[in-house]
Amino acid sequence: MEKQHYTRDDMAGLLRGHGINPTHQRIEIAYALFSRQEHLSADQIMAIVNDRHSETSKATVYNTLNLFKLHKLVREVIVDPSKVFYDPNTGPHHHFYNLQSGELIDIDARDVQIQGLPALPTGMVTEGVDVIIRIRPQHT
Amino acid sequence: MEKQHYTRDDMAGLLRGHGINPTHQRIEIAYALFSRQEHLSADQIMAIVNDRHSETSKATVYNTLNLFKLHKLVREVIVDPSKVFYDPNTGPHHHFYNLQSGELIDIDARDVQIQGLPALPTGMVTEGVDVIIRIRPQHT
DNA sequence: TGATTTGTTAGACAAAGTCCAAACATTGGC
DNA sequence: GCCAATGTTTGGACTTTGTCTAACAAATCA
Repeated sequence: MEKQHYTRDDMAGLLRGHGINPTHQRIEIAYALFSRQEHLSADQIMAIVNDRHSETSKATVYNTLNLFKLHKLVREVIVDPSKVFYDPNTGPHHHFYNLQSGELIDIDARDVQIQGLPALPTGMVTEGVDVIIRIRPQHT
Repeated sequence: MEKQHYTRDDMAGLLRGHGINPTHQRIEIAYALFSRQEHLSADQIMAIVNDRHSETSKATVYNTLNLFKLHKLVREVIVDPSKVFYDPNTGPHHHFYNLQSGELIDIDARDVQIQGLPALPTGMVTEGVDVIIRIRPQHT
């Protein structure tokens, strides 16, 4: 487990460490993700950030998440055709995806080996490997 | 490799074999997928089916693909947040996903072993395992 | 035949995400 | 302090994927 209690100041440092200018909105969005360590959709992030008084526009939420993605601060998780999840865990890991509840559970990739994969097409390079195990309650 | 040259009559039989009433539209949609053995989006399927004279509505394309999915005649492949691909190969397999071209390449799952996965959460059952290897041309 | 079920359709609708020009900081130079 | 330059945010229009609905058509069956 990593550090558990992040402050907004930690976020500013984190952003700077990734070459991102830490504005108020960016700090709030980062804080939403990192303080919960959960997989959130853009929608959910917007709801969290604008909980009390509306502060941050839709455009900024999307801009910021794309910026974070570009700087490898968060990762996109694509498991549901209807929405993308953003994952503050950028270490190598895979996912259980609970089809009933929509919940995502991390699987540390260091424990997992995948064998017997064919060679990559020539001239190609691996950008990332996603393993998604879709699960559901027994006896549905 | 499987049988290569499907006819529309083959499609009617295939549909019946899966408990689906083979209507004209359903046969055309199945034929689009199975005769090419490619991963197609709903959009692409609609374009193929309506190539000459418009025959099939958007609603029918989506209805039909969902019906096929329900009867395990095709499989959804979720790799791109912007669209779902439909895959006529329902055998166990994984995918290379070319991030640059959007192309999907099948990987036979019989050759692949995955080790070191943690136990499923209690009361849960595996519905499917997707491995997606995102690739791109070297030296971009 | 009429009644019921099954399929198809156009078009309205919804939701996720992008785009853009205008407005708004924030910074550094003077 | 003022000014420009740069970077950021914003609302709203827009696009795209997909769903829904109500009407219509075709087949089934009694």
